[in-house]
Amino acid sequence: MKPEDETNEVYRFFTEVGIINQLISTKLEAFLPGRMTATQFGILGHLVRRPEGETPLQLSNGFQVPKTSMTHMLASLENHNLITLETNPKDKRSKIVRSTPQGAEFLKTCMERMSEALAPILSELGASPFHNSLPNLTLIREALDSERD
Amino acid sequence: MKPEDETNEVYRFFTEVGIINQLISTKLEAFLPGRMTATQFGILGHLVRRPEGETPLQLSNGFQVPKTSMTHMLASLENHNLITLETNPKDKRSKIVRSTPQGAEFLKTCMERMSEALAPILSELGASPFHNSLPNLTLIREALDSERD
DNA sequence: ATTATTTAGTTCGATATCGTACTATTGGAG
DNA sequence: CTCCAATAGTACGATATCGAACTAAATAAT
Repeated sequence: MKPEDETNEVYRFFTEVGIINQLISTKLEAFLPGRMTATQFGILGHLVRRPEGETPLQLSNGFQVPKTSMTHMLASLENHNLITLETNPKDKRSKIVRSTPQGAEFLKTCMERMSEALAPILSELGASPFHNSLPNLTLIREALDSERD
Repeated sequence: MKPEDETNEVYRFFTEVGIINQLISTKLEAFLPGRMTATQFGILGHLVRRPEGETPLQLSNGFQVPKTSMTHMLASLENHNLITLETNPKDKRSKIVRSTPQGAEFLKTCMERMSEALAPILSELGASPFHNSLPNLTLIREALDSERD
């Protein structure tokens, strides 16, 4: 394949990723209360799967959002009683973020609704487009991730 | 595969898509002037490939952003002289958005810089992860797209 | 031990996003 | 033709995002 065709495919790849992200975020955010964001929901899911908690900085690295945005998102999640913020005993500059039981409950409910909403698509396409592309996506995500210094 | 594993894979698929989108948007936005957004850049690319122009509503459907956000983005692109907005002769409620020569030039420059920035990744991974996942992504995007009424 | 540097998180200000309500125009029903 | 419902885009207000500058704590250098 010619190099410019490759570039073109890479471009189209990122375009599709962008639109899928947009579509799925919009769909998800329709279920979420107030102006809670898909990213905020992602953070909650991340925390529920990690009972030991994480620091805000780890989260902002993992989700690739600026620290300052993370502060805002965490404050919002805390207001909804979905997470707690404690000062980190090992480093008093830092904090530990954990999900609350309400957070886990809330996540579960939303995921169930989301599954229902996605059921028609899953039954139309089957699992294979997701299953087959996932390893490639992971590969690309890891490469992009390790690129940034 | 068990149904809950499938659901899990779908969830991970969307998570990866979200993070890749975040990573690539951040990378791109570093090249863009001021607070110009990856979406705005995507709109410009869309218009450059369509010299006949599109209406704001077509654009807001295509990119799945609210009309009101589109108004704002187009105003911003127009301020940078990258697009023009004319009233649609066939419907005076409506408008036609077109890219300007500067818009096309600007797009080209940014794409070139972006290609350079992505070159290390492309040479590390090769084209195949992009090439192989693209048809699946397109399939999923089309399904999600036709889902919404 | 004292000072300098680095690091975690926040505050603040500028801009972006988007829901609600609005205006102008169109197209159809009577 | 007149009226009414539907449609394209915008104004406005509330909230989200994020860069720059800041504070406090930890770590390194002397």
